[in-house]
Amino acid sequence: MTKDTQKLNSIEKAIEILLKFQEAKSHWGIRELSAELSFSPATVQRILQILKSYDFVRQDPATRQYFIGNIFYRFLQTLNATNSLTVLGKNFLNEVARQTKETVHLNVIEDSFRICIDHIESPMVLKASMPVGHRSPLYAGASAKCLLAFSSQAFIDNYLAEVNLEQLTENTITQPERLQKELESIRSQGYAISLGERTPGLGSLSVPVFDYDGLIQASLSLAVPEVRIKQEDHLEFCINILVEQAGAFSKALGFKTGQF
Amino acid sequence: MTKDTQKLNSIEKAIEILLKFQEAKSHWGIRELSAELSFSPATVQRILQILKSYDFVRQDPATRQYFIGNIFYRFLQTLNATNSLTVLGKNFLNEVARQTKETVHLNVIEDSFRICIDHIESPMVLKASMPVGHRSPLYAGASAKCLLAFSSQAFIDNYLAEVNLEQLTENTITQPERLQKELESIRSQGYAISLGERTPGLGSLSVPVFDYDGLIQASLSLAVPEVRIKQEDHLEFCINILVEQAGAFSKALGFKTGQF
DNA sequence: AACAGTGTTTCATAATATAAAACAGTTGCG
DNA sequence: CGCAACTGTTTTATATTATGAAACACTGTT
Repeated sequence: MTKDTQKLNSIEKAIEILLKFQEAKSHWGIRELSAELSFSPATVQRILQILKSYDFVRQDPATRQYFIGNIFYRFLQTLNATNSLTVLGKNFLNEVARQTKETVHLNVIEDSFRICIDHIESPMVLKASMPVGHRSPLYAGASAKCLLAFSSQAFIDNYLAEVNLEQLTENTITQPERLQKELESIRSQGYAISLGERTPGLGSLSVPVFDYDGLIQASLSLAVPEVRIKQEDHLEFCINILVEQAGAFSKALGFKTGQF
Repeated sequence: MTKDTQKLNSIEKAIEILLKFQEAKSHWGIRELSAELSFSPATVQRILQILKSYDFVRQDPATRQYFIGNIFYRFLQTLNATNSLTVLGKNFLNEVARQTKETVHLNVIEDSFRICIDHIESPMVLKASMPVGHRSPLYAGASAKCLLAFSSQAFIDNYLAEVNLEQLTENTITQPERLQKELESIRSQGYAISLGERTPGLGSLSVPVFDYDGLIQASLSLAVPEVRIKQEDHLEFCINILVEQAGAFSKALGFKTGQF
């Protein structure tokens, strides 16, 4: 989101400040934020004091710098209980986990990124990890490409026009034309596969979940270590289970088979 | 937190509104919130529009009611990467998980509740679940009691004076005197145990993690199904590993053994 | 000691948030 | 159908509140 320039009301300023506390830069001083956002130091100071009093941010007593507060953990419980995708999806994730023994995860688009909203980690010793909240761009990895592939053409075109296809690994797709073809191929076969597009050695399978309107709501995915995704029979087995459970999930959301 | 009465600035009002979207009541209308918080409908309306534009809340197109937005998933990634407890703790959680094969979790106090900030689920078929963000009162369950037991006496007294010890299950401790004795016992033996104090059939073991000041920062815990926690040798084995890893964790935070 | 950084506080002024009321839809009921 | 009682939303004049510049207090460094 991140709105442009000046002329924000105080709530928007508070939100813009909160959004600055990202993984890339987790600790901020007041004058630093002031310069970054073009708010006066007094304003930044006042807003941070308010946010601090609610534990949205905390302050390091030694450096006096601010960082994100623990209150956000609390909203997670609300999300898990409220979000119909995580509530309904629980059974399907469990079923995929039970049958495949791989790390299962459920993803949605949030602010032009794929974000993991639920997961069950593999019981195996060699496993891929995918914590809730994990974010990645929409062009790299099966779960991300799957979400993008089944979005509206307008969304895809807009995304491709704005995004910079950064080379994250040697397998990342960096040419828009190749990505377009890949998306077409995902749509025609009904699922997405990737190997090391974002993280070397990490394979991924993903199938879309649709709602009653036929709109993509999530992608149901497996994160599989390279050695196991290269086993043809295991791969096929996993895809079948994913397709089956994602289909049942879509049905539970009111999607009618053959709706298109 | 939840500040009293009127005379809040607009940012505080926005936060108070956000905090109303809890598990217990996840969907709110404008006049409903207006009545609940004594803000005028126009104010609630304006604030919700701002929050909506940043995806802090969403609006159901059919009912027009508001519910929590997906942006909070995004802050989780920041927390995981920023919070020194989750970053440092990863290794110790892994080690406990590897050795015990039970569900491991890390907890802190947030707003007078125990909240789970990291977890690794058991690879076993019969297992206890403990998702990140899971909240419980400080008087029920080993992880919660452990956090309370090693807090300052002032905090404990204040907590016991304010809290209502609700009977969550038939095993919940509901008498303040019994809870005080239980806390003493936890302090003297160095770990906490519970069985079905919050959820029937769910057992729990927990050991405190201290920082360089000797203050409790977290509790490292196992969630174990009743049938396995009743096995004496398994119980003892689990406690030993927890004590060992929580000790190493404390040391990593600068705690000196025998600091008290 | 002087300097160059912090975070923080003060205060008059200007901008913004506010509540009441009106508006615009929806639902339920006789 | 039509009234009533709900919704969420918009308007507007007024008063509260947020604002930036400057000063302050404190740090560590040169």
